[in-house]
Amino acid sequence: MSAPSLRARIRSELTEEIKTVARRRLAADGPNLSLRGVARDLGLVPSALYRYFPSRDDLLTALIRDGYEAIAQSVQQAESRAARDQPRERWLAVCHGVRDWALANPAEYSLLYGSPVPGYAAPPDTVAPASAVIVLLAGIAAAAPAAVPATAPIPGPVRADLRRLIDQQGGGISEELLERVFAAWTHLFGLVSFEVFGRLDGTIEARREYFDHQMGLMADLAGVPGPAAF
Amino acid sequence: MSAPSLRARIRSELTEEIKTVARRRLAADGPNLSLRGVARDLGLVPSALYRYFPSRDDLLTALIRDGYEAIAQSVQQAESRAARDQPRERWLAVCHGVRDWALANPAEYSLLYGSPVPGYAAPPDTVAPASAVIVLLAGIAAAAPAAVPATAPIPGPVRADLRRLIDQQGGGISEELLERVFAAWTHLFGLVSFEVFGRLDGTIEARREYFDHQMGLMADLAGVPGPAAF
DNA sequence: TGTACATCAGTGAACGCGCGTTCACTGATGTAC
DNA sequence: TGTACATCAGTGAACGCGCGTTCACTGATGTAC
Repeated sequence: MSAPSLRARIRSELTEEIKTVARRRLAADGPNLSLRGVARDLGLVPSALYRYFPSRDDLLTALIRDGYEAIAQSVQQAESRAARDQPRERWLAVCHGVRDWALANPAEYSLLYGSPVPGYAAPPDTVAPASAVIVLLAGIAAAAPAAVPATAPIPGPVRADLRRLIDQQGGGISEELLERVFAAWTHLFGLVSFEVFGRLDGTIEARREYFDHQMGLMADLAGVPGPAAF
Repeated sequence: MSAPSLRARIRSELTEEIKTVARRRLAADGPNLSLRGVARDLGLVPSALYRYFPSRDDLLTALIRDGYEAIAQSVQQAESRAARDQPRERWLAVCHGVRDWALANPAEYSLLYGSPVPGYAAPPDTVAPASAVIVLLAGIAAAAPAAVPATAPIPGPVRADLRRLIDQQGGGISEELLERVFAAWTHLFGLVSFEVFGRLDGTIEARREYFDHQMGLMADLAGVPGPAAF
């Protein structure tokens, strides 16, 4: 029950600082994080870091965990600023929340959503938080009254997968709607990745407007009511 | 006019073999290609490779160039097997062509469409062939008679970007339609990347059916006529 | 309150590794007369 | 057809670098009596 000791406080502060510096290094040098580089930036001897992280991979894991938390927080904050009774506004807030965070933290975004890092295998529990955005989008879509525009029926095996996911989450959303939410989710991260990885260079330059419009299209597809409709 | 000398033939054969081995290494070790590793696999001394490629980056560039060519060829081949008068079949053939190639060559796919490789900057002319798929999809959509389902008007700056691209290609396609083609393109590569990078693990397991269905949805969106429609 | 001991942070040197690239060389293949 | 020279492929050694991780150590902070 006593206050944390001086040592404990310094320790947790330095742990944070190590991660901060590591993020900077990631931004400068790409995904191949160098422990020695981090130590250099901190004015420490490389072996000192082993007091804080048992290995390079553990540091990477911590960064990934933090990253998922940061993006989820950024998105939730953006969504909470939108008017409660405006589902389309909330939807677009979520999408822009992802994009804004990615553009502000491209290196971390790459770490989370880019191609896997060579020698590194992410522990399974770092993958779960990735679903935060889907859950948010699904919630918005499910709360909205509009009907999903109909298309071809969902193939049986896909329907089964969707059913399973719905049951896991305990949500009362239809397979049809969840499929659209998945489509929006793919589109959202696909487009953000294209932009962050430079795949859009030389084509669409009005990035923000384009993104906004595309996410609006996805909102239509998921039956989220708003200014535009089929 | 003389036949290529023995030396020249061996040279070009070994050049190909170096690339083949490099591709294998890429698949085994990830995107950080090691020249020494390639040399080892070939039973050569590392410096010998410098007779064939002036540096590691040049070898990488050659692989990227080959990759774009290979994927374009795979896609064109798939498309050419579809019935000429069945636009939706052709559309889906293109999409599956991309996916099939990516699943068969995940390491190369990562090299082309994953996050950028740390110390390596792709020469600008390796980026152009990336548009082959877009051009194919646009051609199919433009040839199809059906109208694009209407949504919100395209924002001005985006329209200008699209106009510029249309003029560059000399095609007679509308901005509205090209925008849908871009949406399909994003969706296509977004979904393939998700699958290749393992982002779908634990969610959708009926991968092929799901992909097919999603690409059908995109076909609807781009007004490509077929069994399903809004 | 003061002392004795345990805990812990950071040091400095070292291990063993792999890397891209250079350079002078040998020996074989190709070319010109 | 044969000889002399130029071209080129591959060798082997070396340079200089950065890396993750280990280990015995010093000195400061914390804890128990």
